[in-house]
Amino acid sequence: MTAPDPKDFKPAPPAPQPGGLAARAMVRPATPPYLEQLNPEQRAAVEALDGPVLVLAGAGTGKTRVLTTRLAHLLNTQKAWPGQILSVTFTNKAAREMKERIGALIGNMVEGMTWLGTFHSIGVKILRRHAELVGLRSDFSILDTDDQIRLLKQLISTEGIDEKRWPARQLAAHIDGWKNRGLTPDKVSQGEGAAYANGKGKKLYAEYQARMKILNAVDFGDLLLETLRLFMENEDVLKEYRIKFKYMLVDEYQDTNVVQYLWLRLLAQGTQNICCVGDDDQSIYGWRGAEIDNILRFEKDFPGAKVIRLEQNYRSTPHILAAASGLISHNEDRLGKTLKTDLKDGDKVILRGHWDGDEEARTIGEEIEALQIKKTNLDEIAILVRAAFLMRSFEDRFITLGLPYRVIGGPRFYERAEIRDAMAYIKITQSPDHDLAFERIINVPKRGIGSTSVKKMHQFARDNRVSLYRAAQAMCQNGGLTKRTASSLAGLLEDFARWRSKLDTLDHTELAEIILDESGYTQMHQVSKDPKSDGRLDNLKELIRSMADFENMTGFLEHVALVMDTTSEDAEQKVNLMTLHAAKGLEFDHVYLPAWEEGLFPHQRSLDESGHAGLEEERRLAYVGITRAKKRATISFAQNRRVHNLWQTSLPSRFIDELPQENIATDDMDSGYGGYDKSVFGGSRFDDITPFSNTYQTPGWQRAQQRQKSGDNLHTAPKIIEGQMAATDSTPSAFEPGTRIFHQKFGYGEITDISGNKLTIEFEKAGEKRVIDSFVEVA
DNA sequence: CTGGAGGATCTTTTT
DNA sequence: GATCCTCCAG
Repeated sequence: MTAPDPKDFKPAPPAPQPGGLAARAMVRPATPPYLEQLNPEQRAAVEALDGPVLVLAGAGTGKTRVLTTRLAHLLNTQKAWPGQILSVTFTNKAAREMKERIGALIGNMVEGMTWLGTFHSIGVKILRRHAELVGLRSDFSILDTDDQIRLLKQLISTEGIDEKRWPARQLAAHIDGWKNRGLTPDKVSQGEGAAYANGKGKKLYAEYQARMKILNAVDFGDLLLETLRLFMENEDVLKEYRIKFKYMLVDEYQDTNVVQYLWLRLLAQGTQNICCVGDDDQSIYGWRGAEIDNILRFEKDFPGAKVIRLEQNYRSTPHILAAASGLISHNEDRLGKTLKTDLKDGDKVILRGHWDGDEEARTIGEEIEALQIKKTNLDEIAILVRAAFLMRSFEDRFITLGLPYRVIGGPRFYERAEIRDAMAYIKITQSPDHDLAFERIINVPKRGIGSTSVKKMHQFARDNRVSLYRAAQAMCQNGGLTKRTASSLAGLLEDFARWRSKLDTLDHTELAEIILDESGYTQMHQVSKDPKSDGRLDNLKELIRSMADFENMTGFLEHVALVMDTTSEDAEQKVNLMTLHAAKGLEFDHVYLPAWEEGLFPHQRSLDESGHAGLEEERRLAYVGITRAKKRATISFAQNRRVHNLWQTSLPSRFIDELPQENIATDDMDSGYGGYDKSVFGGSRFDDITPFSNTYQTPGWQRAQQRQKSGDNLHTAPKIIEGQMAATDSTPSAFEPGTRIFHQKFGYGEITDISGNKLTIEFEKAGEKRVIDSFVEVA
């Protein structure tokens, strides 16, 4: 998939009124060159400018190209100005990419496309303009997940609820779910409100919203929900935006949730010029409220909608495509598409079983090294995992091998503790009433202001209906704190006042440096013996550096709140490591898909929480994974894997069974493509086990299947079952300390400690390990 | 009251 | 392996 050549596009002549007489009279070439490069379906999707259009774009069918060309076409035919087109994407990455590619087509006219962005960033923009209509001030702050949890924890403990029993995260998840479905507290049904803490959920939600209004803050969900409320309650505002957005373009429509859907529908009822692009087979955000239904019922929502299917795949070889198609055909809820490719045969999808996760990482590492020697571009190699923790074994391996790699969407820069601390200092300097930020750093570095003092301040703040900062000020002067605490606190408040006075005069990066320096925060890390401190100091420097890209502090804070990732452009070739979710929309020559094991993939949690729908979503995730590959896909699984420092035995994923056999090569020596050499790297006991035969005869697998049949798997996994069942089981372990045992991975050993079903065993060869009791037998 | 040390419990995916 | 939480000493 390549971007259309910029020189094929002739910029539109300057500017008669769109749709005006002059525009209509203008002579244009019959077929603009950029259209000729498209296939008939793509072209139809680009040219159907007016009225509702749904483009069902299968993986690798040139979706982004259609989107960008369509935008260019809209501008070129002068149907609209850049500022009259609303184009929403799902991620910042997608928004950035689209902007770049449109820029390549239309040049700096792209700067006029002010309404291109994620739902959230567009929501903020609209909300800031009309903040007072939803009870906010226009300088409201945006809370991230961490702030959200802290705030909820406070509310929960005030309510006298045991946070142990009812975790704040759970409440946050409920609230998020409600917001995703467009439910304000008053609209949450009693039954649902009861889902948390015996019926207190609804009340807490209302309290949370009220508290946010006092703090002049919103969370991610509000950015959508409050914008929707704004439109629904203010007809004139809605009308304004209906007129403003002459054309609407929605990317990844299958990932929209109910609020986003309502929001779009409300706006689209004006001109009806809405074009949604998506692929029902790639809907992987159901857990975040995405309604695959939105795309499935588009034609009902917009009567007379044109539906265009893009089925010509330009990315993958036939075997890869067939394997992916075969897998996804096991899903029931789909619109159905048949992807075709003109590419030549290529390799079959390779399937490999491993003895354990380490061997899997080793094998993949060796193979990538072999590719590297053959001068393969490392940027074209990716390892896609189901869960982030699976990346670690690959990182370890790559570090040992000296293989350069990058983690995409890994631990986010702005989520690191030191960055959040620094940001908190900056936020307080700018808006003193930001209670959550204040609380975060009030005792970092240590100032002798402990939790008891903070509690007192909270009490005072609540009683007098002021912010924590004001409460602190008052209590410093009027007493209520110990002398020591009060003087320390007074010092801090003075610092803040001083920094604040410089806010307008001093350059924001300079001020940030002064704040970090004078607060003692930098010093705290300099003095620390923690080996990670150096890295933290580097991160702080990087923070200051990235601030320089922004005009002022306000602009920077907005960026941080919405665009959590940093775009570090590195020229060096590196292997890509990421989760399957992060991989959507990307493509690579070589794709590795490790850890296809029951319980992990499909993930047990997904099955427990969403049942059949969850399984289908997991399958779509697998489909997304395979379809990222252009030339070669390698799927693997391991029989043993360490999770939370415990060894677990796993079964191959059911998805492996669903792959069409004729497109799969189970013998890695057959591939003739740098397969690893057993004689060199040491074969494993698993090498001769093909996943289609005796693996499924293992006792564990049969047990798992029996449990599934008896419906006993609601809360336990076939895989993790062994641990979880035993953990909840009150029957004591059959083992005793001192017992000599045998374990199939580690050999003989002696039990030194027992905690529930977890055994600590001193192995003769492998040293001390913790394992689950069901994996060992008395020797 | 504060701060350090040691312990339990997790990790699916993200704006 | 990391973070959060609890407990205990000063």
